[in-house]
Amino acid sequence: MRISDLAAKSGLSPDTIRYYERIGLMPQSVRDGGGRRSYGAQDLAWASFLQKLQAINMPMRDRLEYSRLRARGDATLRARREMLETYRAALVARQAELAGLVATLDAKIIHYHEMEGTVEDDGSPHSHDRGGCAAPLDRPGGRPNAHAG
Amino acid sequence: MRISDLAAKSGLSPDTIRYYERIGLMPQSVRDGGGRRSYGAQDLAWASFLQKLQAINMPMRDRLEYSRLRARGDATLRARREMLETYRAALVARQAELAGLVATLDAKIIHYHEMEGTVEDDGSPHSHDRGGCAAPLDRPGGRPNAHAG
DNA sequence: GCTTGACCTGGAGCGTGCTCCAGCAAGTAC
DNA sequence: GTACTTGCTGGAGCACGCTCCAGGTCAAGC
Repeated sequence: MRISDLAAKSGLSPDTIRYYERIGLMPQSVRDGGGRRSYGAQDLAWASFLQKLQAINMPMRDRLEYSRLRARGDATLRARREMLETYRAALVARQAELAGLVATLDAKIIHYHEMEGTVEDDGSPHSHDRGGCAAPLDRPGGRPNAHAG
Repeated sequence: MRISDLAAKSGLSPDTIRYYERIGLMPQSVRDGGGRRSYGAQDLAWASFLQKLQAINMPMRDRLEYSRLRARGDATLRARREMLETYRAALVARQAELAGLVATLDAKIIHYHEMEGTVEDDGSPHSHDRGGCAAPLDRPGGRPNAHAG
């Protein structure tokens, strides 16, 4: 498998894969006759897993540490497990935080619905709701950061 | 309320508050006799809400847009509500993604437990599990990005 | 043989969102 | 009045994680 294939299958870009190799997140790549990187199933599995670590917002230094532990073999199984457990706990905490944020948004959305019913667009700017309730603002058609957080 | 008080109560730093004012996220501040910024309850509510928008990973450009809509008053209630609804949906999607990631971590953690039982630390490095299963690695005592994501 | 396209390397650049600093002024404590 | 704290402005700098580029190599198709 060449770098473009690995990129397509793992979801990382070729540049990112080379960057990961440079900093030691991906192992030194095997090369074919022409000096081009050649990847196997293990590389694909690892690249895909790295993407998951990225998806949980594990910072680079910890991904590197995990990678180094992995390279040391079975002696580090426990350390790796504990690391994942730590991140699992953080993930669960973030889930709870998100639930709270959804509730906050819901409250504000309901408040807006009520205001919209009261105001019925009289055309005049600067009427109510500026401050005390942390002022809402609206605009359709966004491309919110669905993947972050 | 002075900037340090607002900072303490909103969770933003004084530098961040001044930065927000500079870029237009916070309104131009009222000054006291000595030229220092003076804040009221509305400012605190808005600053706190801005922090929530940050917590849902709303990018700066959208926070700015929301802020501009807010400044225009009731005519933008609907636009603001729709914007929040868009982000609410993204948040719910992210919750689902997090649930999947937790499941992935759980599977790997269980796998590690099994491996640890099999290996029982024979002291030799480089035994099993390097590749096919996206190689796990472990280390205790982290400070994971609990707030991101 | 020649074109075309994928790939290589090393290094510079970038977008985001702050964060820090120098140099100075004003208010407060003693 | 003098030291100390807090705040001000404008601008530089930073951490993170890629992303892009120039200039060159390699291999396959025609």
